[in-house]
Amino acid sequence: MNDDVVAIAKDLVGKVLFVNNGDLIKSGVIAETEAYSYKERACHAYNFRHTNRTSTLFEEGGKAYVYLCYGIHHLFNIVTNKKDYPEAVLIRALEPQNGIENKSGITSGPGKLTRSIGIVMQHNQTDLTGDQIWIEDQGLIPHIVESKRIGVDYAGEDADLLWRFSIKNNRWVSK
DNA sequence: GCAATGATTTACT
DNA sequence: GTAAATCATTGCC
Repeated sequence: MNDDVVAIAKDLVGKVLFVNNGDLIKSGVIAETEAYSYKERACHAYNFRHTNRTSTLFEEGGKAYVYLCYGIHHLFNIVTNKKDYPEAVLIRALEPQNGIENKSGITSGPGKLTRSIGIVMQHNQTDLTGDQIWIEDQGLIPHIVESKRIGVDYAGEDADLLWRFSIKNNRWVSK
């Protein structure tokens, strides 16, 4: 694993995510990601803030970090760095492939996509090399677009970070 | 133990 | 565009 979380976030776009829920295997192409690092203020583990919730982020890279946000929404992250270096890639959008209802809009958002693909808290700390959740490289070469964070029109220090990556002209990317 | 907060979503002006 | 909903987690008393 590379220790550059931004490079990994970019690399993950276009890869295929598989989730095995018992008999049903769901899959989708990763359409939008965002990098999070302990150096970034927005990260839960900012400045090595080690809490019970963020403990997964401090684990070895290659694990799933599922976090319940606002009491309602499950957010799915992939831990990327070494132990004790909390960095992760947030999966923000997914293009449905197999096993997912092909309704429009159900995966266009970090909270909604997890519900669509069936990711729950149970998948927290799941090893991505196991048989529950894993990533496959299907050789797709998407047109990746770098972008700033949403809602930051006024140029700030953090606003200039192009840490969001998405597939160009993909309908599943969140607004 | 209790008040404040948030990697969002949805609805409303 | 802005605001409110909603609840587990966090931080402070």
